[in-house]
Amino acid sequence: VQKKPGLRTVTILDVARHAKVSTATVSRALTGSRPMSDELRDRVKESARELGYQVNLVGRALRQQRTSTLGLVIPDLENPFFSSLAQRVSRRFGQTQVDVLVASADNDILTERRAVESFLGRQVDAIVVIPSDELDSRKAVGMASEYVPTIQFDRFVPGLAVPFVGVDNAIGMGHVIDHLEREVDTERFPVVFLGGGQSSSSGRERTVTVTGALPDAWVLDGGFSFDWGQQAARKVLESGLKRGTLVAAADIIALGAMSFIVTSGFRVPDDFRIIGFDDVGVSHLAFPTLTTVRQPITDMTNEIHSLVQRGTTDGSLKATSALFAPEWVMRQSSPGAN
Amino acid sequence: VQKKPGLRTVTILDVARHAKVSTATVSRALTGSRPMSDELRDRVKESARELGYQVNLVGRALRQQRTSTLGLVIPDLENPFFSSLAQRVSRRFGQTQVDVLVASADNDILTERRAVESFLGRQVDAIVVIPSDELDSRKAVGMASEYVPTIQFDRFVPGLAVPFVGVDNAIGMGHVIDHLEREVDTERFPVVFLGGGQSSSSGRERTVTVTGALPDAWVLDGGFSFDWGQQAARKVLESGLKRGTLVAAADIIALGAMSFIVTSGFRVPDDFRIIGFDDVGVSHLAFPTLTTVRQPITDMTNEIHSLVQRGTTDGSLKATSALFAPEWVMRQSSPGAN
DNA sequence: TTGTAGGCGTTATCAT
DNA sequence: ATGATAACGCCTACAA
Repeated sequence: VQKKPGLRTVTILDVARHAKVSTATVSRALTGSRPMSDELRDRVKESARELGYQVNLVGRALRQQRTSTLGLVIPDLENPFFSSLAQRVSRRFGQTQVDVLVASADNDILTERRAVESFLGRQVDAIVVIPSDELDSRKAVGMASEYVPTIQFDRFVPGLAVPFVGVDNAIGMGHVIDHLEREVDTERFPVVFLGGGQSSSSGRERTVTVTGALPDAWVLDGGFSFDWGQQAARKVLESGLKRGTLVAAADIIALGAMSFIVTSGFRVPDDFRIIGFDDVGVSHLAFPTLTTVRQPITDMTNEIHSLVQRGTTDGSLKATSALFAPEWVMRQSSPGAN
Repeated sequence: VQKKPGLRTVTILDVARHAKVSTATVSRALTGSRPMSDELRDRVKESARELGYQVNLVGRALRQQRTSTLGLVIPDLENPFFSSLAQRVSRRFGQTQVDVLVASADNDILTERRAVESFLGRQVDAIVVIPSDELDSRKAVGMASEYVPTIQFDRFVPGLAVPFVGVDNAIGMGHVIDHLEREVDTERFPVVFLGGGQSSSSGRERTVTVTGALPDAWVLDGGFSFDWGQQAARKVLESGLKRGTLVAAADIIALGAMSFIVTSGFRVPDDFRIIGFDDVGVSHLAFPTLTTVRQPITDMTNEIHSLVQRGTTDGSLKATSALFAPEWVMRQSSPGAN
């Protein structure tokens, strides 16, 4: 790097000269790729330190044809659920010295495409993508998978032969429905489902499950946002309902609804029961704490990690779906045994 | 990229052969770095398309000695304020075809160091860092600035000759204090300041300004988190206060306080007035909407952009502080003229 | 306008 | 155990 004035880049050649050895030896000393005498290794390392040598990963990548880098494309960094997933993926891969580059599609298909192209150009070893849109992301995801092992996370583009890691929404909503049957008098507290829209696989699946099991529930469909939760709650109150059970397709929706409900003078869970979905990131942004369904993020990131591992070694990646069972999390916004 | 089985990397040499031209011509055709006949350019581009050529940015970077890449280090991706800043920085640089790589320090000094090292190794053209800790980040920030143009954003490590872009906290808190003097009867609604801790420059500056101007205010100091906001509000209520003005050092703190206050049966702003700081990202996670002080993010990211521009061309970067004046945003959580 | 060729920094192969 | 060297993909100075 010679961005700073008067600073010449220090390369292994400089280190080699300083330590009076060959560049090959320097490389081996610094990476530990071959055994060598301790004395020599120390001398080389000392020279490197003295000269302020920093490895140039660009040169290494060109030579090795791999970068130890994963590209992660998420729809929106401002959505705390996604940024939370980003954090967790980074952390998991960091454990094995794989750098995760995070790019936001900014909810824009073109930006998403550019992010994928940039990652491919950077020779990332694999790409993990949370598709921004069920249909329009097809091209971006397809392109990624054409060149490197690619995994869809949290949502998938249907009909694409690209592995998917996500949560089993039927089981998750099943937990909610069980809870309603067991603990809630749905005559007195009628169920309203606050959906996350039909433009993502997760949104659709959650809606389908709920409408299937509770044909009498009132369904309001919107998007995965706090604003939508507020609006939906407003509609509920404007309908004259004084009590009810609000089942949201995501915590962020539940939070919006809860804030509107509480601010309007109703109590949670006494008047309205509120149930979320995800328990990731935003869930601690709630008071009273939110009853929800927890996505097993650790398991999912582990699965992604092992899929990537396999994909980058074998070079093959079967187009399987890994669906993880979410867990019921009983908290304060809903009545229950404990 | 030859990560996929049976897929050989397509290079400009392949394209050159296919189009029956030289590699130089291919390079020129694809980058547009030199004028050439339209017919030939089209032929080359067509060949590239046909073969599925993808530029290898690693090769390009090694040759050009620059990457058109900015490294952004933030303390925590799960904090919506920071992820929001990340989003905005990415968006701004995306406008000029500069990729932004986002790395989370995960609130850990060692991880922060590694992120910086990784960025340096990747030969990023510049680094923007929001230091995780006022003291412990010194080494990481210092190292970054030793090799590439580096800018501190939002917080700074004192005594380091590295430019800083941030908000003028004195002016910001000044807005709040003006508001209190003008609109709030602080006898009836005593002021409680909910601080963000003393381990970051922004936290300290905000506390200092408030305690200076309002020596009688009750000061509770904690951290920049929702949880702390809740805890602080609990303390306030436990003190027996039935009315008050809660001035928070950040929106996220204000939100935590508000959720506790409202859930405890008090009304905002009737019983408690709540005022935040930042108006970034999280601010729409509130109902009633939060009166706050807006950081001029657009101006700040523009400034960062132009500093980086200058730094990467001149190679020099003066250690200046660019302090931007925040703006008063009157909303519902506080009483006011409109 | 187009082609030739060298080199960016690193590592793996082949000698020694 | 260590050294010499070619090659990764690209761009650009120089030549034609």
